[in-house]
Amino acid sequence: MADERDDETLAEAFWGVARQLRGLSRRTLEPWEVTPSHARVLSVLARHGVMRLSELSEHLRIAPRSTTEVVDALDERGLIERRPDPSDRRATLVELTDDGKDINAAIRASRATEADAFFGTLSDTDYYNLTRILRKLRRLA
Amino acid sequence: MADERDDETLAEAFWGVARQLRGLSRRTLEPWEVTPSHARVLSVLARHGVMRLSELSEHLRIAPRSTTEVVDALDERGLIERRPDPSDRRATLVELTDDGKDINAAIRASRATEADAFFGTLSDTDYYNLTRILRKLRRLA
DNA sequence: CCTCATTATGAGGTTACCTCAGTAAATTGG
DNA sequence: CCAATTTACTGAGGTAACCTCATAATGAGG
Repeated sequence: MADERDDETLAEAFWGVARQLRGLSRRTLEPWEVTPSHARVLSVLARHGVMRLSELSEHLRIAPRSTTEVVDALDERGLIERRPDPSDRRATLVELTDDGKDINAAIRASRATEADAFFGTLSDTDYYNLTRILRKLRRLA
Repeated sequence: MADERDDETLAEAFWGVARQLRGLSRRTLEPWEVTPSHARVLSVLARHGVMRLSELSEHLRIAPRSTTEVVDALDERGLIERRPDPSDRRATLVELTDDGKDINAAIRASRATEADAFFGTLSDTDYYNLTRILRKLRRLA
């Protein structure tokens, strides 16, 4: 059962947690056959409503080309719909379908449970501090 | 500059930091043309010395087949060497070459700077707490 | 010695990104 | 008002870092 907990650096601990979280997330999403990145798109659209593909890229902080890809997948599954932006014929608007909304809601509920199960092992203080510290790190990119 | 800092969940903040850290790490490793996972192998081998491929898998917490792959790459680049385990002809021992050791040392030094630049923006207290909390999360898998 | 477990690897797949090039449409500047 | 530039998306092709399943060689236990 060899591992390197003891002389593990902060970065390594971080990646260890990332790995666990990734596995957990995939298992949670399994019933809906939705990948984490797909779920993320649904969630952004549910929160912010219809938007352009480029705008979605910014929210997701990924390259526009990569957004095209995930939107393709969700389109095929009927969870979102593309329609032309009437104010700019180059642009495409992306919108949740009713199915997309339903699945997002179901995932959202299940996610809360997942997060509780994982981060909920922390004390309130730790939970609060972790959130605060991570946000600080994000801001000081 | 749209983003979702405000209503971001803990998990989302975590992934945001993960993304930043990944980019940073890649840039840091660029001069040596080594990927993060390759660097990880070098570091494990430097710390624990020669070991079997299967043992290396356990350290890395990845499937044996995936270890074969990364060991292949490092072998091609002459940073590690495979040799038969004299005590078990099924097994292969993996060992750092001198080049591997040198590169690992250089990366190690540069990494310290990288980590400082990123996590060093935190106060000592935050740094300590983040480490502690992440380790706790890892333990309570 | 015969069966079962283990070691590494071939074959093939997935997720989640990326860049670069191209097309169509909008905007700007002369 | 037309040419040049910029912007919005997408096709083509690539990468890292994993995965599973099947298989050959070897080792270990009854």
